[in-house]
Amino acid sequence: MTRLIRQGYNGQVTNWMGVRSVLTTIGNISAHVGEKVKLGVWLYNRRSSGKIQFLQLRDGTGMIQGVMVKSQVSPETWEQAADLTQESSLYIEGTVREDERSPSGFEMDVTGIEVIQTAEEYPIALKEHGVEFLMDHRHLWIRSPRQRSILRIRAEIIRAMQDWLNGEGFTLVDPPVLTPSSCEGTTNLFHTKYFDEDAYLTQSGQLYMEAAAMALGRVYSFGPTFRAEKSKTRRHLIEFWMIEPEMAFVDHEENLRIQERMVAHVVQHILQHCRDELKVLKRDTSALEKVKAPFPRITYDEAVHLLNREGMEFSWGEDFGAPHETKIAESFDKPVFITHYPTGTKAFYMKPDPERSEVVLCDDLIAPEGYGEVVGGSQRIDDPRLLEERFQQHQLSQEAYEWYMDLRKYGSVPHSGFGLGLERTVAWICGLDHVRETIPFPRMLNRLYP
RNA sequence: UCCUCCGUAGCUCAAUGGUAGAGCGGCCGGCUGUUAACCGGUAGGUUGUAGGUUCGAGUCCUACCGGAGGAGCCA
Repeated sequence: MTRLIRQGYNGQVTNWMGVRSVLTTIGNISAHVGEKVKLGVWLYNRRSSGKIQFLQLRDGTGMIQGVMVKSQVSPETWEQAADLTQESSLYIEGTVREDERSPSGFEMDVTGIEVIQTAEEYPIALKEHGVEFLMDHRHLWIRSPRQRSILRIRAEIIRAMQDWLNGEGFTLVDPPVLTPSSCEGTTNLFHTKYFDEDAYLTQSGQLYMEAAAMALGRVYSFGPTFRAEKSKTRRHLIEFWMIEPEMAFVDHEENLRIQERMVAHVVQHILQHCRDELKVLKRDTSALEKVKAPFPRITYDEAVHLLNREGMEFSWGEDFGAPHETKIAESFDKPVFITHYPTGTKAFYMKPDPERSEVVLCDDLIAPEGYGEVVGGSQRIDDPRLLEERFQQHQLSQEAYEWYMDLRKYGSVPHSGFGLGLERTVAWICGLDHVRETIPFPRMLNRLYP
């Protein structure tokens, strides 16, 4: 029944072709066995054997096969169906029937159709295509069963994260997209004009979320971020979405517990609620079943030893590259936290470990199966004097960050937060080999269309 | 920014330096249980662009344009 409520409208009675029928969706079809129903659909594929036609129909909620027998419909209806091209839009009426021969378990005996539009020759054939061609036709590609499944899982991941955070007492706060300067000072920003001033598209809402945490306690943001990096890999997008929680009175240790509980919740939620979609994607779910809190933790020091033991050259003080992350992840069957990175490899706002000032109280969460870093978090500096020192070391403008410094002047408290990259999380849970399929219209190096 | 690879029909790909082809899709016809259905017929090309080598270039060379994968950077 949850599925019934979730997927589309149902029960609208229409008077059509002289017969009362129920306008419903394919997602709800199991509730209408033996009944006459009407569906608004697109033709995915058609097969014919002279006196019988099989219409593969989709409506966004699922796929069903309509069976039309020549002797049981009017010659006009038969001809109309025979002339349908791929992706033509139509209303279709028929009786729902259970059938063992159908992959979904249901079929429709078609009694009538009403063509809305006969589609022009559809560019995407039911066969393999190259990446460039598919990306040029992304607006049509998302109609395919595989892309539909990914986008549904993406939406469900977002919902699971927001539900979990809301249930834990977090408040949604929206940081600005247009900002006066860099949030972290490292990556290349998207420059734009703000009337007579310079402005940049946000690369992280974190600093604003720290302000929000001082106002509302536990907060999170969810929105797009922008990096003008010339990165061309399967893990990078120019525009991507992040969830960024920030919590007052939370230290490094509790920060990790919140991260692992949230990630585990999301994975288990998808396993429960997106079985059909994961099946379409042929995702091996056994690896996902294991994703339950707590997650293993290793320090940066231990990770360096692990890499050296595995025969990789790596010295203390460097940052991990993709091959290093993969090697570390291979040693665990769950996501693994790497904590306590050298201060020099991380952002200016991270709090040093009180017992070892050369490392900071931070964590990267590395997903299994080579999907790399999906979460990065840290406890933030709360001492105004240390923060001022960091500004000088990183040559950041005191003036631009005056408001951020104020947070340490007026009731500074220990606080922590993290950012989860949505697209990498979707790629991992769906088992995809590239993040370009995880977002409806990816913005990449050399791609701003469609 | 750097490294490696690839650009041939609408799509996916073939073609020793010697007459540019197949499958799918389109169109026409056949088939009463098809699962990217199948069978027969048919149309479809300035081989990414510009130069060069050669009797002759899709094929070899140079530059440019476009794409893919990776590095760095990052989530």
